[in-house]
Amino acid sequence: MSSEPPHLRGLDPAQREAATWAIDGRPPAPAPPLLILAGAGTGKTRTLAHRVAHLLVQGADPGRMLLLTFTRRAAEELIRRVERLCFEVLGAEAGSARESLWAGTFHAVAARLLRRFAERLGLPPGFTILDRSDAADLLDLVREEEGLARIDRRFPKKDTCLAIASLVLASGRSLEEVLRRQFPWCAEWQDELKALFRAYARAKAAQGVLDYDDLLLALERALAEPALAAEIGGLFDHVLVDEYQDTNPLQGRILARLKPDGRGVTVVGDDAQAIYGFRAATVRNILDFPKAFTTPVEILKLERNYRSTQPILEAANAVIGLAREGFPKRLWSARASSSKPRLVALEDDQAQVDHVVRSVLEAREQGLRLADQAVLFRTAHHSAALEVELVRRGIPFVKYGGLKFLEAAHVKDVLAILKLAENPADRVAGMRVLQLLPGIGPGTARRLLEAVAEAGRGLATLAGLRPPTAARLLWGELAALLIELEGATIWAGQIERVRRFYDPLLPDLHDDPAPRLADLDQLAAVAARFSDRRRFLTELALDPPSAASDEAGVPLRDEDCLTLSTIHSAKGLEWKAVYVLNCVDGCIPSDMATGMVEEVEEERRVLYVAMTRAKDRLELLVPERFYTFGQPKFGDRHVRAARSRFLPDRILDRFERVSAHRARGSDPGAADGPRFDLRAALEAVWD
DNA sequence: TTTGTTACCCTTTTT
DNA sequence: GGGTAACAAA
Repeated sequence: MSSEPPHLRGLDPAQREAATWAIDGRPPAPAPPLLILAGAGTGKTRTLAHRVAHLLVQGADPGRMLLLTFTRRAAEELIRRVERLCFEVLGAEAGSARESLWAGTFHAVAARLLRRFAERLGLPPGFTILDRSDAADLLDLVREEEGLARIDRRFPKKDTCLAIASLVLASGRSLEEVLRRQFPWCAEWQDELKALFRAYARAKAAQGVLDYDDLLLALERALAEPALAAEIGGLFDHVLVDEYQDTNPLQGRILARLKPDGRGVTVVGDDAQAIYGFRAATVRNILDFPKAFTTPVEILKLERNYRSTQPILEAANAVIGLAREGFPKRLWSARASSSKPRLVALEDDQAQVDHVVRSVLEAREQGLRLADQAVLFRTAHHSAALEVELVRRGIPFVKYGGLKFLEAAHVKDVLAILKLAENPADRVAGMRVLQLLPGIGPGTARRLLEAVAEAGRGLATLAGLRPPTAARLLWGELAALLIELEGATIWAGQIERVRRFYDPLLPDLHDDPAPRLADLDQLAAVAARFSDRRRFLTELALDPPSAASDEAGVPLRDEDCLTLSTIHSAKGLEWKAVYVLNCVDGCIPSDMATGMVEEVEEERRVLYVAMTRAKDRLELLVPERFYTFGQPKFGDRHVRAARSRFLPDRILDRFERVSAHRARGSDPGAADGPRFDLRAALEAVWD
């Protein structure tokens, strides 16, 4: 071939091999199963995008192609790239890959398939989806109804119960085994838990609701039926899965049942970046991939890193090189650089904040936009102090991970009203909505909802019910709203309609209504992007927007702003400069995850993922003292921290070591001498 | 039965 | 600091 077609231009030989392997014919027949082992920064997404584009250019039908990605965001990115590549080759006729491609997370695709086959699967087509806290609330309701609430000894909390149920389903292990291995302190409740989970499943079926696990489980069960499996699997010629190392056994089984012979299946992954074990993801899915299908599997590797400089890679390789299990890949980069990543020792966490802010601003002076920089951390609250400082200094930022905007009470209230209108049987939504009114608590709410369920006439029943006196005033209004929404066919304006009822209630429900109203504005803006209510509710449950609107205000889309992200949410992304907070034992690894060897190993990979996000500059921050809010009522609130165990002395030659102890910068002279902890003293006033 | 108060426990990562 | 559970009061 004299010249490369445009959609393959710029790929190196290994990437090109992966992008085009066994794609023959017009339209191309499904290729035998392909496993692409691709290290961090080796152009994994890019290669996948080129493979998809190549399939399309060769005439594959986009409507029969399934792309499974880890997040909605990743799906968007992939589609964007595919479209651009196709456009270069096909021009205007490239057309509408976006509309016809099946792309999204396992959960989102499962929801879509389940809706399509709902009737034949015995699911109500209008089923609503419970997000995690909805699911926990329902679990609590059920627990009370089952009489498991009043037990003399302490029963596991609802979130714990949900986590246990989830792990059992996702991992395929028995309840007994999950309890023994992960929740030994709950083992005594095994029988009660089993009863609770059964009742929970019954309740979900009765109400026409599915939680996250149900989406996967229902699809997997449907695929166990050979006729349905053939029909559903037959919808797709090509199935491509990104981040395969972070799928769980249930997801693995879905893939295997969708395409038992493996033809047309391509998966991409990196065992060194597996960081979702806590969600029952297992690298076994990658390791066992070659055995999963009836057709022999091809394995290709990508080992050349295009992202980071060689010194950054050497440091990251050193960290992952100390892992228990060997990861045979060794990344290399052609991007030489004289500067090693920096390991910065700091006095305490406040000094860390000061240092990061200063470094970010300095880097900006040198021409790095804020958008080219990111601060990464193990848990969402690690960035709290930094956020305060950024707000104070007027530095714009977006934060990914941690508390979702959807978990804010007022947002959940508005959504619950819409959910109830969509599915009057949804108890969680119903309980929430009715308790908005004064004088209605759990008891009354339940009674009213039971009356609605018994009458079987939908929400119209509400109008005839008699609420307690205190609720009388608003009752008619609420009933009218719900009845109107239940019958509404036009989506536009529904949020505004809800807000006419809800906004006036806000000041009574919360003492800080202003920022909450702003959140609702934002919710309305999101809602406007959807064509109907069902879509809106489904998508929102599966892909919650990650707004931190109560902080600095949502940055304008084009504004140059700094990224703050949990390491988990930073997966697959990259920045020119990356700062990793709290590289100390107790944070990385999290002290919640130091029990079992596998957990610690996963934490090591978390640090590896963080480090390999950096292209040009990388700083690992090691504050030596921590200011903790805390348990010991009196006594020292400063906790000493040790450098992360993943950064032992013998690999420190990979770093430039910096000691950024205060002294200079702050008032010289005042830094020495006896210390008095004014901050703790001021806080102690309220003790 | 609701609402307010207090004591106590736990504190992660996400679809 | 934040959520939850148990208890007290309206």
